[in-house]
Amino acid sequence: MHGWPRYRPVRVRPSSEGWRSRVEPRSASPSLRDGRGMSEGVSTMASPVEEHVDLQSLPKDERLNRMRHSAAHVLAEAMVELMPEAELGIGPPIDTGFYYDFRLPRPLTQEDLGWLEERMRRSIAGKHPFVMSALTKADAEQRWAKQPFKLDLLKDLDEGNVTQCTHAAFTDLCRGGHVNNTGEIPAFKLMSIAGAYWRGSEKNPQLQRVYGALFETPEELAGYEQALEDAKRRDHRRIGRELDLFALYDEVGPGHVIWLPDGATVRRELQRWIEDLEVERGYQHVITPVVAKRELYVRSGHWEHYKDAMYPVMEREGEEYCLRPMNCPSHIMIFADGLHSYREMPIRIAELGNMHRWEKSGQVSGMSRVRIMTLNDAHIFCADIAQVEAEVEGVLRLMEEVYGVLGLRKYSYQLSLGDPGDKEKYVDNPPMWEAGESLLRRVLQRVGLEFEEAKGEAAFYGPKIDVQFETAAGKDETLVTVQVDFHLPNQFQLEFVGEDGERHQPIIVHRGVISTMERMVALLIEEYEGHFPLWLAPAQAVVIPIADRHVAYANAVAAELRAANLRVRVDDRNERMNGKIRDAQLKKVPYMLVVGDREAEAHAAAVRVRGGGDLGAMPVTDIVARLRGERDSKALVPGVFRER
RNA sequence: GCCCGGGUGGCGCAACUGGCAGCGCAUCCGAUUUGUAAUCGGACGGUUAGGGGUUCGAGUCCCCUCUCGGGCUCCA
Repeated sequence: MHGWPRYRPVRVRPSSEGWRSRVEPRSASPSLRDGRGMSEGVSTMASPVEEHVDLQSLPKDERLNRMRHSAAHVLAEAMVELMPEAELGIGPPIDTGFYYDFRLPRPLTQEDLGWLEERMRRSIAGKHPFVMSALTKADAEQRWAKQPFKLDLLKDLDEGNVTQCTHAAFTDLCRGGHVNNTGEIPAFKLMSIAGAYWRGSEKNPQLQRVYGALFETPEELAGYEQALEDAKRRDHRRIGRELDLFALYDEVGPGHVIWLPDGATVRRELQRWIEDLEVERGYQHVITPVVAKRELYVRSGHWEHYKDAMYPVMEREGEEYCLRPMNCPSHIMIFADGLHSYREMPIRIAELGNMHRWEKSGQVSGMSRVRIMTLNDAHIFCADIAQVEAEVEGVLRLMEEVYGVLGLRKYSYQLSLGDPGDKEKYVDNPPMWEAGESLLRRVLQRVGLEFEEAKGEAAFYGPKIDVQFETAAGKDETLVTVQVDFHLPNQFQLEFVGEDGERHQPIIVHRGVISTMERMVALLIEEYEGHFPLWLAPAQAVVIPIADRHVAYANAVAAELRAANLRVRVDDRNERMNGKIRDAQLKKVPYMLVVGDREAEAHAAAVRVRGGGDLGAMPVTDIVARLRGERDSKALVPGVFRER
């Protein structure tokens, strides 16, 4: 275990709501990150520090962190009893509880978890005080001689800054931040076992991580477990199957999404909409091939920086071809073909095309992480920095409009910066990075968007603005990015003729708005829990004839709606009306139009809104008007039409 | 890619220590003709992910592969 890279703290973004499993960011709270410990009674060499703490006077965050961190110690205490050979990693609080990493002689089982939890409860019942003490680095090294991970942590600690924490018979190298005694550890539950690399690097050994949930009251803990259940209900993989939106087949391959008719309808509506918005804003849509010569990607730099994430090269007749992982090079070819004047700029080239990326097997998931995806992409060729700023601003405003219409709530902006120290990952050109980064920061501020900055998260060729969102499961994913690119224009020696008659190099803005169709639809499924607003709903209404003799009239009603381009189905199965309503509800169809003798007589239908609510009989022409209004305004809530 | 846990009709699940692969829903057929969340009856449907091994006998035990899930890592 030599040559471990420096530990890089897990990057954290404040979560809008909900829970996420992550290391707590607050530096005010003592994290275990560089303290830790072991299990052999209190050292006589150590001198006590830290006094009694009044938990109730602390802010809730701080209080919880102490409880969670303390629970992690108790977990380690139990583990050392279960397996004395256990090597201890770290055990920090996270915002749903805590975890502790161990290297163990055998894999943990579910039964172990039960045993550990019982053992923890016994320790808690014992009300053992947590006692902090200081010791010298030399003493610590001696004491943790058999704990390689503790020694590794110790390397980063300065003399005079080494402390440990003891409760009962257990001692852990630790920076501090505990409750007074184990009795102050409230409601908790051991949740799961996972693998985790030491210090978060896959070059290091992999440890076994035990996750625990911990809240101040049993009610809050139960609430958390309930929220996990609810999240499962909203999972796009589940709803996608239930509503026949998309499918994934082993035979077709992981991450290769099959869009079923109803999912394809949602996608088509989104696609038409975004393309129209782009056309209104001066984008020109193109169509370029999904395969290009390898040489093209060598020149763009993708081959060097990205080939591991590309499908294997195809070779025929001595030529090498690649499935494109992105389409910037193709769009650049379009720009490079012919000489452009500054008068034409900016030139906005857009495409909804398939990209192919060899995502590693362990990270393909549903429709949100796939290998073949349709990207809402565009490249804006700008003449100068002022133009770049204006274009980035335009993109941000378009995003705000689009996400507003879709009703997205859990998204946030992030300014992703490069890392001058990392020459492998990033193109080496400090002034270029500096220019791009300050520009993006400026525009974000001007548009008035809140954002976070994240070092080391940029694209290989430049800084970017990422739009992050939170999945139902509470995980963070990137929706789209906006990038300022000085690199590719240089690689391809792009130029245009300026006002001065001289040749100049353009700057490219890469941008997405709707993300990939796969990821966006996955997000929308979860956001709406499958209840798409009318304009996106695969079936916008179901006509339900009460008895066989009403089927003809039901078809007539449906035809009237279809004449207004509404998507209508007629449920003419030999079922009872109640059964048909139930099925329509389960399929989350926005409107149910029940027709029987009375309605046929009055050229009407009894309207039922998805989710319950019988609106009574309405004339068919009124129904058509209502649904059109709701569709055309892209209303998020039935009957509440949005001003456009 | 790595760690752990799974894979049984279309979907959701069952089958004690190895001993005849079952149930619900869906589908299909028939009966019923219905007023706001499940009408009744019947039938069809599985080489237990794939391959190999142990055994008189494998859904069950062992090995390999594929694949899914939870994490970790990665993510233009």
